[in-house]
Amino acid sequence: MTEKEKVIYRIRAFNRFYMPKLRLLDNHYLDSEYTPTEARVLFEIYENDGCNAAYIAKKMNIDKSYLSRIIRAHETKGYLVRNVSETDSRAYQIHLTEKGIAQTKDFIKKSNQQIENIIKSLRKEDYAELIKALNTITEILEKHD
Amino acid sequence: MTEKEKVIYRIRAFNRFYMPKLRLLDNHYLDSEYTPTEARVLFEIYENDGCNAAYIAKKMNIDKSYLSRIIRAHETKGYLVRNVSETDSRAYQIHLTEKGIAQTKDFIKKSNQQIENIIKSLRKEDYAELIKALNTITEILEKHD
DNA sequence: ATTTTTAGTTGATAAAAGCTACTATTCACC
DNA sequence: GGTGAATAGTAGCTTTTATCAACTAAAAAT
Repeated sequence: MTEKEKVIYRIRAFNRFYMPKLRLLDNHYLDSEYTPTEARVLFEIYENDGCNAAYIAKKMNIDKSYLSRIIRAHETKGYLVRNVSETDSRAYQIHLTEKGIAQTKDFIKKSNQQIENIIKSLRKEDYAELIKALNTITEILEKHD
Repeated sequence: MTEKEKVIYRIRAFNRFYMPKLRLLDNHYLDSEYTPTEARVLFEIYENDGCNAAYIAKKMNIDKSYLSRIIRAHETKGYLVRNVSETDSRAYQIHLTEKGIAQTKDFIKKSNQQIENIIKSLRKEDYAELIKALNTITEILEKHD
């Protein structure tokens, strides 16, 4: 095994361990009534207030008609509003409502709690080491783009 | 922000970066004709020759009827065979065929290539650091169970 | 011996995702 | 400035994925 092969092997082993551990494979986001896709749509708008559907579809790599339905469902639920863009009358600027923001924050809270449950028994030193390791991986992999 | 909150925040930030980077969010495993679920079923049998459906359903946390259909589809495709267990005549021991093994190995190869594409431009030092960081995270998170 | 649990299947259905075609703009560019 | 190509979004339809409830047969529990 070359060095490179070792890295690849370790990354795959890491994924097999990490994803189920963090429950990143479930079909329902944090046991909520929402799919990961629906939840991610809210997150995208939360982090990108005023974006349009095309932006989300491209970023999430999902079908635009499917996304159109998800957005409408969120709108019906009162999670978001859409205003025709002033610069492009085909597009809508999407904004979360108070209710949508509250829902998204609730997702974040539940996600935090779930992670806390995993790390709560760790010692202080582990915290620091963990952060360092996460940052290391991010920094190294960011070099590729 | 307490130390613990910082860790939680960093883990979530890491997930947002890492999952799309490694394309762990797609509905098709590595652009194949198989869903991640179908692929994982093959992997489970590959790594656990002779296991039964109940084992897989429990490990993957999926509905047993759904799994039953997936297994039958894999069987129809010639990827696996089932023998009635000698110790429990309700259960089947599942084995991959040569074809199933070849398919699984092809998944592994494609996954390796995809990861290689991400890390190929890195330097030797990065490799070592990456492996160390992956191991650190695994070791620390393994403490919880 | 009887009840309860477990392994797996089937049928029906719901939910998620995708494809094609369409309207209405906007953009490119001659 | 007019024409064709590209883009934003929606609608209809279909396929795929996932779930639920009911069932058989065998094993385990009491």
